[in-house]
Amino acid sequence: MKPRGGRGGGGEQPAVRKGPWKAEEDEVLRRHVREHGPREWSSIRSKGLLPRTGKSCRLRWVNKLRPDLKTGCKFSAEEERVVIDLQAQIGNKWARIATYLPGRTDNDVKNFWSTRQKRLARLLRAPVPRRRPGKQNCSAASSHAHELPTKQNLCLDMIPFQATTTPAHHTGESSSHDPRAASQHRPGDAPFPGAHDLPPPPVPPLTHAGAAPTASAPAFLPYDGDYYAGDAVAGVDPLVFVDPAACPEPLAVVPPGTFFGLDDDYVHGGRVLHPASSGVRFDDLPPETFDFFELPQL
DNA sequence: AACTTTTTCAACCGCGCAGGA
DNA sequence: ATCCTGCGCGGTTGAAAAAGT
Repeated sequence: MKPRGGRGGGGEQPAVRKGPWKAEEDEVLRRHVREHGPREWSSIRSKGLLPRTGKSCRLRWVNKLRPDLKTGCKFSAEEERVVIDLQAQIGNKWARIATYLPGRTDNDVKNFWSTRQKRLARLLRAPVPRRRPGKQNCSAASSHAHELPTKQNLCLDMIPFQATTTPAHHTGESSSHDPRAASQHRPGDAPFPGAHDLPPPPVPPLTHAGAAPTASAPAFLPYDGDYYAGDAVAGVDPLVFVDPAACPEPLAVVPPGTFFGLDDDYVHGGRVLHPASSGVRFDDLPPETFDFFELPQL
C-alpha cells in the first residue's frame, strides 16, 4: 500500500509486504537485532533485508520476538489488578502500564483491557450472563468462578473514592511525560531488561480514599522483579486491604468515571453501578467480568 | 456435527514527538 | 527556525480459535 507521503524512500525498494510474518522473516529480524540491537528498524528495509517497514519490524520484535515475553499465557490475577489499578490512575497509557508487567507488551495490555471492556459492556446489557468461555489460565481454572465470595475478594470494591487520584494530568507532563523513558532501550543498555532491570516507572504516587500514600502505606508499588513490594508492607490502611489473604496488596481506589471507560452513570463514588438500578454495586456485577475472581487464593 | 457467538491476539494505521540536517 | 526522518504510542480491525447452542 501507500508508503506515506514520499517518506522512507531512498532508492529502489521492494514493495512493502504486509500481513502475517513468516518464520524466515522472523529469523531475519532476529539476526538484525542480534547484530544491531533493537533499533535501526528502517534500515531493515532500506538494506533490502525484509520487505517490511521499519515500523512493522519494530512491532513484530516488540510484540512477538522479544525473548522475555510471556507468550500463550493469560493475565494472572496480579497482572489483572495491576492493569486495573494503573489504568484508573494514569489512563490508557498502555506502554507505561506494561512496564509494570514483565513479559507483557503494551499490545497485550491494550488487548486485555479491550476484552474486559467488551465483556463488562455485554454483561451490563444482559443481566443474566452466559457462562463465559473458560480458557485455561496460567494459574487458574475457571470453575472457581462461582465459588468465591465476591465481596471479600473484590479488591476493587473500595471505600468511596474521595481523593486525589491523579488522572492523566499528573502523569502526562514534566519529566515523567516520557512514555519512552520506561520502554526505550538505548544501545548501551542491557539488551532486554526484564522486570528486574526496569527502572521504577515514573508513575505518580497513587492515593486511596482517606489517606495519602505514605512510606508505610504506599498505594502502589511497581513490580520489583519478584513480587510486589506491597506484599510485605505492614500497617497499610485496613480499609484498603479488604481481605489480605485474598488480596494482599494495597490498592488504589478507582476514581469515578474511569472504570472500564464507563461514565458516571455507571460509576459512582468508586463503585460501579448498574445503569438500570442505581442501587446495584460493583460487586453485584457478575464475577465473570473478571478473571481474577477465579484464581485460587494467593 | 453444524452453525453462531464470543474471545483472543497479531498487525495495521494515524498521529505526535525527538533529533539531526 | 524549519524541515525531514525515524520511532513509539494508542486506537482499531479482522482473522483464527474457542466455546456455546
